[in-house]
Amino acid sequence: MFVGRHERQLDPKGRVALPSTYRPKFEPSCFLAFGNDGCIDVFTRDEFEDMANEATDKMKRGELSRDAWRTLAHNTIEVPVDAQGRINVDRDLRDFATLETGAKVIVAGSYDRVEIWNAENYARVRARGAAELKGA
Amino acid sequence: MFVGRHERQLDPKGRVALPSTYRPKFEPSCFLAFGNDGCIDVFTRDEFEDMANEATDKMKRGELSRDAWRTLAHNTIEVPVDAQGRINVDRDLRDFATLETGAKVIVAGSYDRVEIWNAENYARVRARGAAELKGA
DNA sequence: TGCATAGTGGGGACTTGTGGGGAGTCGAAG
DNA sequence: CTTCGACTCCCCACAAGTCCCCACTATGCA
Repeated sequence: MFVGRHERQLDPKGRVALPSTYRPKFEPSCFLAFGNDGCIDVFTRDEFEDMANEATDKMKRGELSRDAWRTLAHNTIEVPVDAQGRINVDRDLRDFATLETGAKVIVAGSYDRVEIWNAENYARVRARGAAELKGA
Repeated sequence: MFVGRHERQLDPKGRVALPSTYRPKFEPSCFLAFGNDGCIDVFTRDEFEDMANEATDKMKRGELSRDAWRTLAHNTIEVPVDAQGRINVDRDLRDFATLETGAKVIVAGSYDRVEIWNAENYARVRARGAAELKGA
């Protein structure tokens, strides 16, 4: 279970350091995917395999098209965690989430996954979430 | 488990470089077959043997005709992976997937197999898949 | 104050993707 | 049976990019 919000730098080479508390669950490698609302999702191998099996079952039952089933896999990449606990964020994913090398990013735990956000986009999302919780 | 999408060139001699992360599973040789929706499927030896055994069982139980069972084997070829991690795509397979030598192709991981696509066809498949996933 | 851990920054060797040369192989034509 | 040509396969070459590793700093903890 992942919780918490962490501010990080996307270094000149496009790497982000995972918060040390999350690392043990991701080593030796994790799965990066196009997430919801313009963030990048980071999954553990186990989590991703569960999702993959579920998707395959749905596809076989005809509840999911082959195209969608494929796209799910194709939008995901497996990346190794380096000795310093960093992962490399691919150019495609950086473009998707509008992350610039050298810029501030937010790494946050959302229960079953970790999300990586562009800091400005995150601020908006956070403000909306906070407003809704306050009103409730 | 294969995931990710990679852009590649089909070189003048009809070869494609497998993404380096996939290579270890395919060496020293892999199985190419006519895939779904106009792509070429690439299987590891193990995966293909599982499929073959399953097909044979179905045939023996009468759930699959001998013709279909045969065709599965006849539409598949075993090709070696060269020292640079490339495989040769046969003329028949190129025609099936409308791949031209020198053109851009997409090599993508779909869980148990790797798919090779003509770039234009792939763009359509991807768009449909993305639309479906977004709507869900 | 000393030590361990966390986050950040690069240097440089190595890998990766691509192109092409040339020997070997096969089939068809002479 | 020989010759020719097309094609295949194995090897070498090379530039761009990756990633492994070392180093430095800040922060917390005993």
